[in-house]
This record gives sequence, C-alpha cells and structure tokens, in this order.
Amino acid sequence: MNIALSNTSDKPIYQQLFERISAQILKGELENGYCLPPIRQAAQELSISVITVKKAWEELERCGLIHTITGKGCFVAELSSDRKLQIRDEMISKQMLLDTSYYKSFGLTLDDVIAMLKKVY
Amino acid sequence: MNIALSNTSDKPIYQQLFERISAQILKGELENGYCLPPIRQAAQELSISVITVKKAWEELERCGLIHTITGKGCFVAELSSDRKLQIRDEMISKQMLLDTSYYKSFGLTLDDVIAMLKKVY
DNA sequence: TATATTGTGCATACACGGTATACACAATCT
DNA sequence: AGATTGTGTATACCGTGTATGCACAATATA
Repeated sequence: MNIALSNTSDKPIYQQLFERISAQILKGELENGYCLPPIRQAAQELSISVITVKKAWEELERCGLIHTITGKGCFVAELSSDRKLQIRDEMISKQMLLDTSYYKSFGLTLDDVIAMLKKVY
Repeated sequence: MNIALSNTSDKPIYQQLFERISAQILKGELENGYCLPPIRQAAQELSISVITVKKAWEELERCGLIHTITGKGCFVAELSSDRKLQIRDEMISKQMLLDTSYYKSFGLTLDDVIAMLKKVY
C-alpha cells in the first residue's frame, strides 16, 4: 500500500485509489491472484475511512480487476496480458472521449491536439 | 443564449456555461465589445439561478475574457486574434496536463496516446 | 429628479456526494 | 470457539452546487 493520496485533489479519494490500484494491476505490478490488504488495514495505513477503501475496491470489482471472497479477502483477477491491454485501452479511450470533446469545443483540430500533446507529454 | 446545459453532467452548470461562452468568445463567435445578456435574463432563459450565471461570468472575468460595468452590463473584452489563440492554448494545455497525467499513470507512451487519439478524434 | 435596469452582496435553505464512526452480521480460517 | 475478513446499515458532518429572496450601488432613461 505505497500510495500517495491527495485530499486537495479535485478527484475524490476513492477515485484516486481506484485509479492507482487499477494502473498497478494493468501494468502487471500486482500479480494475478495477489491478495490485497484487508480493507481495515488499508484504511488505517492510508489514514482514510473503511468506506472509502470499500468504494475503491467495489469499482475494481465492477471492472473485473479483482474478485472478492467474503471472509478471505480481495484478489487480483486472473487476466492475460492481452486482456489487460484491452481493459486498459477501454478505460483510457473512454476518458479520452471526454477529454477530446473539450478540446473540440474550442475548435482544435486533430493536428492541433497532437502538436500540443508533443509539447506537454 | 443558445446554450444547451446538462444537469446530469459530471460538470457543474456554471462550469459548462463558462466553457461554452469562453469557447464562443475565443472562436470569435461573440464579437469584441458584445454585451452579454443581463444575468437575470440569462438565468431565466436557461432556467437556472442567477447565482449560477454569476459564477460563470466571474470565471470569464477572471480569465480576462469579459469586463463588467456595474449598472451597464458585461462586455466581451477587446482581444486580438493572436491573444485569443494564446489564451485558448493556455486553457487547453492546462487541461491537457491533467489529462495526460492520467494516461501516463497507466503506462501509455506519447505514441500510444497519439495512436489512440487518431481513432477517437 | 424619479423610475427602471443592471450588477453586487448577503442570508437562508436544500440536495447531494464524499467522508468518517460505530455496530451487527456472514463467511472463512486456525 | 475465537480471530480475521468482508458486508451491510445507521448516523453524522462538511463542502459544493444550486435556488430564492431581499437590499444596495451604479447606470440609463424618461
């Protein structure tokens, strides 16, 4: 649970937590079958509420990234590398759709965005 | 005031309104010196509260896109085309910085993002 | 000058989401 | 049986977004 959370961020804590863990899973930093720390322990380590951790875990389960067994714990799902890439692309492209609609509303073309992206990235 | 607002959007109404107006100004659809409708009238037309309109107008003023004269109204600032492009790029790149940090956290390279962008845009 | 219009400021209120605490219950492990 | 872990629920607090209403300041107009 080496995760830095910001309470001043525009994003809620459970969202930040979800994004961090899902990124770790999809990048293979958390192995298939790995048992996540108990929600109480995670809550204590991160100095947040159990409910907040739970919410993040629920999001992970909804995305098929972990599976939960009551009384045992929460485990990283068994996913192939290809499947992980697929899920990652789905998540990113979904977000990118929102991001680009903003760019478009200001009249930017694809080339405009790419040019600006090269400066920023 | 031909603006469609969504109350189910993730973004607050005043934010949506701000983005729409600022885009119209920066694209030159609203001419320099143009007088925006009175906040009460705008509120009524859009079926929202005066405060919400006010908040959007304040954001516009903070960005230097309009100037307000108490008792007269709110007017589109006198900006050159170059200045408008500059402001636009500042606004977009600022947002893009946040967007890309999300992409990066999932391990995407610049080429990854560009490739996905071409599909989505 | 008087009235209307417009922007400003403040008080109040409500809804919702995010967060926290605490307790009880279910499932599992030892 | 007792400890651990996940689940569910009730309660509460706070900040933000939103709405309503009223009073005030500045301007325009008759």
